[in-house]
Amino acid sequence: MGVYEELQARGLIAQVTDEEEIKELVNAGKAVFYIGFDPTADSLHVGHFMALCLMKRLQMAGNKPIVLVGGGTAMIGDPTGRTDMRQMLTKETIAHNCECFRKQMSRFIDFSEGKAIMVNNADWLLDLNYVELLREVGANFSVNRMLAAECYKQRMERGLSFLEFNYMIMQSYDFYTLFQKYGCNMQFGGDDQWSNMLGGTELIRRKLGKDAYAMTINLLLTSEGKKMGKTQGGALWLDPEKTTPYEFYQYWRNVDDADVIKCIKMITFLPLDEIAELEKLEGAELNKAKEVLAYETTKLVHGEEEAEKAQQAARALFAGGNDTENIPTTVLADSDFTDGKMNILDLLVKAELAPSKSEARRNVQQGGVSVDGEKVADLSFEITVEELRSKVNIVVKKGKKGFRKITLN
RNA sequence: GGGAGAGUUCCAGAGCGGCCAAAUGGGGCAGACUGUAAAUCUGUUGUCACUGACUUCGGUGGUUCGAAUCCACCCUCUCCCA
Repeated sequence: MGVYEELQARGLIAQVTDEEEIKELVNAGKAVFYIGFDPTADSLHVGHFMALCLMKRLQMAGNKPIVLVGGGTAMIGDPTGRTDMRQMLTKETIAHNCECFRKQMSRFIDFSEGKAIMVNNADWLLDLNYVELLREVGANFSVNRMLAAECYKQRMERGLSFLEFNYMIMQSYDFYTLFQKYGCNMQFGGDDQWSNMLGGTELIRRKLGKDAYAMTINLLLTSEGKKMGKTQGGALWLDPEKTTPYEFYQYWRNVDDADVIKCIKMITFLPLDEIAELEKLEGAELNKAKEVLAYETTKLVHGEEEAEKAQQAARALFAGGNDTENIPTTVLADSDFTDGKMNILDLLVKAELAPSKSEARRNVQQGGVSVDGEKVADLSFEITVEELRSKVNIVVKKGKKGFRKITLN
């Protein structure tokens, strides 16, 4: 089975420009492909991760990946799928984000010995001459056609600035540039990028009379059609400072029954026959599959050790294990206490289990808080320094899934 | 450039001088039920020193005992005409 067939079996492939050609190129390891990442935040998230995994799969099959960091396109902002204009990022932020991306990516993709390259489109986009570009590239785009594209439809109703309208042209120009510079003959991306990508193949055909291909991968959607990887705090980040490995693990551990197998197929590197075994599980048994999913993804992103820790912690908290060593911890100092005491509300806020004291109060009033397994119903409940010192640590629980170990430094 | 309208709490969207920390729905959080799932039901959802006080209804000033609500100017957006 070639890579292409494997990707297909995993449900990753969404749309392709020319199936036969792409299959052949990819399976033979002859593709030079690129995926673009716009540095709109200082960390990659799961969506990016999917793309990186795809890259890795193709790289393992002998194809050559080009990682394109969108230092130039981020200056414009992709309007695709958005109902309002993106906030404009300053040049400094973009440069900073580029750097963060670079670091994180090198963990997933092998850049040694020219096996992959990384480029930044700021290098060619920023110096473009407006009139020249219009004559050279602009002439090849039909506004009528662009406006008909699905990605602009939504914005046509709410307003689309000329700045963002040009995003597609910039992305097409990227492909055109890479095609000439590196012989890049294929572009991959999320399915929402389809029309932007077609712009590129079209431009190459018109300008150079040559064929280039595009393929999109399915976005990770829940059974309800919502994008996955969103948490209340925003995206599910790969940076452990922004989303701890434990939180990351828990996110996958808690996916909907209907989505487990799909996720395992799409994001883990588990062989398909092993996945087929998991697919047979039903009902509560599915929890096993969820553990596998959580463990594997965490391992990919944070390494085996962190995955192991996250799993230990989860088991200790939920399955009655008693290895509390790896539970997310808040360390308190003597100075956090007043007269050697701390109120339960302050404790919840300190432990980041509640964003405000009002919220903490509600949680206690509604019976959602417990300390070392004992429900706390009294708002004036306090813990003392001595108590904490003698116990070494205590576990505070908020709701069903909010846990925190508290210790003294 | 001319004309019409809109900006409300996480989102959508009521309110149009005091009874408004602001209806309703979604989302979130908590409780019950469960499998750390879904569905369902209940409660809750600005902050704090929590039967009280404080800050919020695009911005700045003003009218009034009292403004999200009225007035002026400004900013942003949408629509119609050019």
